[in-house]
Amino acid sequence: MGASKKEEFTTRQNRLADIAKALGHPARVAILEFLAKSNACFCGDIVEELPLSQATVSQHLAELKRVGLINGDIDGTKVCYCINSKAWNEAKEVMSGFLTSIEQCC
Amino acid sequence: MGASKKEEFTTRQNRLADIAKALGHPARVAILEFLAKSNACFCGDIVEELPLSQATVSQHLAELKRVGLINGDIDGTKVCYCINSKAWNEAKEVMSGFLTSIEQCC
DNA sequence: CTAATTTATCGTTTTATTACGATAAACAAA
DNA sequence: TTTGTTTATCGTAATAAAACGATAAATTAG
Repeated sequence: MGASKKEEFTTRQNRLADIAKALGHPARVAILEFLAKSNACFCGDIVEELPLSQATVSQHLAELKRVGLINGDIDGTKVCYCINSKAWNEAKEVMSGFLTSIEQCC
Repeated sequence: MGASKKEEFTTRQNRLADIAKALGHPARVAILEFLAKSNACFCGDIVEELPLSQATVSQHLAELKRVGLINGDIDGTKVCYCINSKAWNEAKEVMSGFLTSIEQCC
């Protein structure tokens, strides 16, 4: 792949792309929707809900956490996941700012 | 990778993820912003604008075209790209619908 | 203390993405 | 017709992503 050229773009463009990338898999979309519906829930509940193995779900959760969109609070052996409202609001702003900035056409 | 499990999710979840994936690279964000600023422009103009090779830019344009977000009209040897307003409006709806549907938290 | 539960991580495989030089295809210009 | 311009595609290499079984780590229950 040659080196990644991400440094060549603005911080905002990279942040937007990073958020979008995190939303770029149906499993992660489903996880976020499930969390929103449940308000908060244990990792195991998500694993039950999705047609994917525990390891794979854990991987998707890690990706959402990496971008900051969710929190995981340890509670005994379990981990309770929920949406990070602060980050989610930021994502909403960045995303809808971008979406509405693109207008007009030929 | 084992087989992709995308069929296990809803059409809407897949469409949303597909759009997000297309926005998931800063070069493609930059392309869309440049197209919006320019209204429409030739492939060569985009290549000049971005810090990437002609081949790579062409590949990114193909990805945006695949999702339907842009059109490419052939004009002699050149190709004039512009945002597909219809698809963009759909993307806006799908995205902001999703963004606002995720609320509340712990 | 031991056993069970829950989740993350490791190791691995398959597939996709990103990047680019080289080349082909299509057209314009000379 | 030949030459130059423009863009897509091919070939290829490096990296990342997706998926899962197996295992480790942490904690709770017995």
